[in-house]
Amino acid sequence: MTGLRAKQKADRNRRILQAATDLFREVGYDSARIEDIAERAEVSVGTFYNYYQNKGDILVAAVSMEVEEVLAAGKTIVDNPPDTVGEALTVLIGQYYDHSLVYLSKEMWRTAMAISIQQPESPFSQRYTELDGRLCDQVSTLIAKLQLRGGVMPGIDATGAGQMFFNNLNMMFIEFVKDEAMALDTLKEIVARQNRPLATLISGPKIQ
Amino acid sequence: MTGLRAKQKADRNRRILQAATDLFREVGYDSARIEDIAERAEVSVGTFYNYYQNKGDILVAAVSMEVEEVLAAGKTIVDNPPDTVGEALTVLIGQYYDHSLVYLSKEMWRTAMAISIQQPESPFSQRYTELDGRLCDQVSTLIAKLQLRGGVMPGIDATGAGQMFFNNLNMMFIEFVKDEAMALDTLKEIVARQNRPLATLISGPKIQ
DNA sequence: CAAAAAGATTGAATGAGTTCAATTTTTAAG
DNA sequence: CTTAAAAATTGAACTCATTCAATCTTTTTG
Repeated sequence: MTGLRAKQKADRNRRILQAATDLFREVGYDSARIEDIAERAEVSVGTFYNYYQNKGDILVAAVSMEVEEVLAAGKTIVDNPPDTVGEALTVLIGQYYDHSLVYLSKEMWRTAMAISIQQPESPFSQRYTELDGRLCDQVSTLIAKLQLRGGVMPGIDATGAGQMFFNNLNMMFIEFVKDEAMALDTLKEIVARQNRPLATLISGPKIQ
Repeated sequence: MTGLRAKQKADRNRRILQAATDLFREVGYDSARIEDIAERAEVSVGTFYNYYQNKGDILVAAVSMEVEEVLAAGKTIVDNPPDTVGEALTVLIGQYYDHSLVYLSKEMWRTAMAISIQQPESPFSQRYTELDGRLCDQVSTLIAKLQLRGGVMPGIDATGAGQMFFNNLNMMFIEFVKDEAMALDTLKEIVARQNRPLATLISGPKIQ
């Protein structure tokens, strides 16, 4: 049997996640009370806690869905990247950044990141961390691909360099969500400047 | 008059910060109750909130004191650095990392970082962010200094490169405190590998 | 189909952070 | 020194996130 129980469970899970995401967007994370989320999802408070360990978990779940979309979009670029390192990084990172604010507010990002740092053992935080790792791999893969094509000097550690690019863009994204006033374009400019030394040098003497 | 009031205020402030730091170290951040901190500092709960906006603020205050020590220790190195970029970075970053766990546990770091991301407007979070900025400047200053000495190619953007080194070491420090099992040496090795491409390339052809 | 077992739901109770109106202490004015 | 104003302190009350024993629902067994 498919089981009535399993169906109800999936259904409730969906309703709770949807209710929470909507409420977070409407009133912000802090003002959204578990009681309200539960009411909107037509379950009790206790049931909410049967599906998610705590309030933060459900936000991280929502963010994880978002990151998965970003990963998928990034794959398109990595599969067929521009020729130069600078250009390829600009496009990939621009893609990441542009996508980041489509569904989530800076406040939601701040909270999700804070949770993934503070409670690294919770399942959804681990999921978030894992997704971060896949994003990092994506950047390294891009560098390795360009290296095969000759856009990056042989002998360069593509993995190490890729991790550095990723850690830099990730850290700057944290700065970005911490500062409500910072615009996406400003973020991109700053990161482009930071990337330039390494991006230029690993390209080899041709571009100099 | 110096004012009795001002003196009492400074005194209470010191007592509260001390009581909180001690308790965090003894029982961990989460288990330390405001009531207990207040009792140990011989003030009421309400008074605690007169001095600190919330529980997190006082942890960030404690962490900030720690970062200031790290900054001071770093200055010694930047004032008189080793000759090669790789060596200089290894020493400076090693210094940062070694100092980080002397007074603070990984749990305390996690909480402090989470707060500084989540409530970027609170005064103590801003202080933490400012200290981070000064650490970043310190790395950039190191690169610029080596550049003047000829250890870094002219034409390289020392500020951009320094920021990249810093963002990388900072992001990896976050990974480090998220993972209770990771040892300091492992952290240092990973960061050394990530730094190598940029560190080698900006040194110029001599070292190749 | 009945009854027992397993799995889920429920919401009142708990506990900790935070607030705020009343009170006390310090400073300034007369 | 007295009194009014300003500044701080206080702790009981409040708000939520979270828990858990009682209850209900679904599945399995005989």
